[in-house]
Amino acid sequence: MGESLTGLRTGEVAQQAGVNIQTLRYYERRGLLSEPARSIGGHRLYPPDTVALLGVIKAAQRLGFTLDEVAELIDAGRGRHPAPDLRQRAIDKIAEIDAKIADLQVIRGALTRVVDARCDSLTNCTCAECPIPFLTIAARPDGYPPRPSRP
Amino acid sequence: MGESLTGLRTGEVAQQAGVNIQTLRYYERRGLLSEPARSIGGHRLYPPDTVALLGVIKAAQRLGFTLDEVAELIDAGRGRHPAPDLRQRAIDKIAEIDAKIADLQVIRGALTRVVDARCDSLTNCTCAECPIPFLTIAARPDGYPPRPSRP
DNA sequence: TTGCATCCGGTACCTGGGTACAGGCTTACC
DNA sequence: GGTAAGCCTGTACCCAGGTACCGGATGCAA
Repeated sequence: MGESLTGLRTGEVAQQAGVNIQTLRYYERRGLLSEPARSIGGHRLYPPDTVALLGVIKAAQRLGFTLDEVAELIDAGRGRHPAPDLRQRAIDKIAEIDAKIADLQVIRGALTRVVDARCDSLTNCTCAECPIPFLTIAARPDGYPPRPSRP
Repeated sequence: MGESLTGLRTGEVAQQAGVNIQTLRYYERRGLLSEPARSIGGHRLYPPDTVALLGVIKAAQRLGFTLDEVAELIDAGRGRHPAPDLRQRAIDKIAEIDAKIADLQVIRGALTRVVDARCDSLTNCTCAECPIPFLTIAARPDGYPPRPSRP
């Protein structure tokens, strides 16, 4: 066992990054991983930092970015400049990320209120209609308004 | 054109929330929307805050939560207590959200460095190998290490 | 009461992101 | 040099999250 001096093989990369071997080839097709060197016999030989890159990809995915967006993020992060509007792309991404953070913080706030506020004992909560508004807006406990008077 | 006094119809809700009508029925099957009242003839009549709820669902999805997780979040946010471990669930979700926020901030930092630091003019960047590490870790500009000396 | 826009349930299909074979070649080790 | 483990390409399949279409029933206004 050992990383050959000329690069890691698919199995090694996959195992170290915790992904399926097929996924490596899939990412290659999608352009997320650039085509690695090959051995004489045609086996892929990956540069060692591929493992870290896969970690980045997986993290970004968990945050709701699509694979295409992840590819963009990586390009941007590299400082490569295939297109001159890349800087603008990065700026846009930052705005997008800020919006995500803000949304997450709202959700966080709502959950925090649920956890440690009003209902001191959830299992024995007496407030039949906890007035917690889920996300500043939305979702009155019973959904339905005070009953319209008209047939 | 008017919202009937007894509730919004599928078309109205879908249009106001910017989702497909089929999606409403899909969410109902998935348990994200509770079954609405019906007209005599069987047409759905939604409570008006359904539109806001859909906004919440879509926002949470953009943040990388699955529909099942969104359903959980909504239950938690309502302060309902179908299961006594709901409080714990909410606590777990908060931790999860904190992790997401942290990840987003790392990515944000990397992008910020790209945008306003070293390469003052991206279109004319002279640093052939911008040493920007994409995410603290990962993705050296060229992927490959300094060339191993051994064949 | 007729006409047209909507809505109904049911089923089939689509996209994104993978995963799983099948059949054959390479590598590594004895 | 034999052989098992590992890798190759290609194709087929899977799941989540929707969308589209069908034939038929409803709603509502003129």
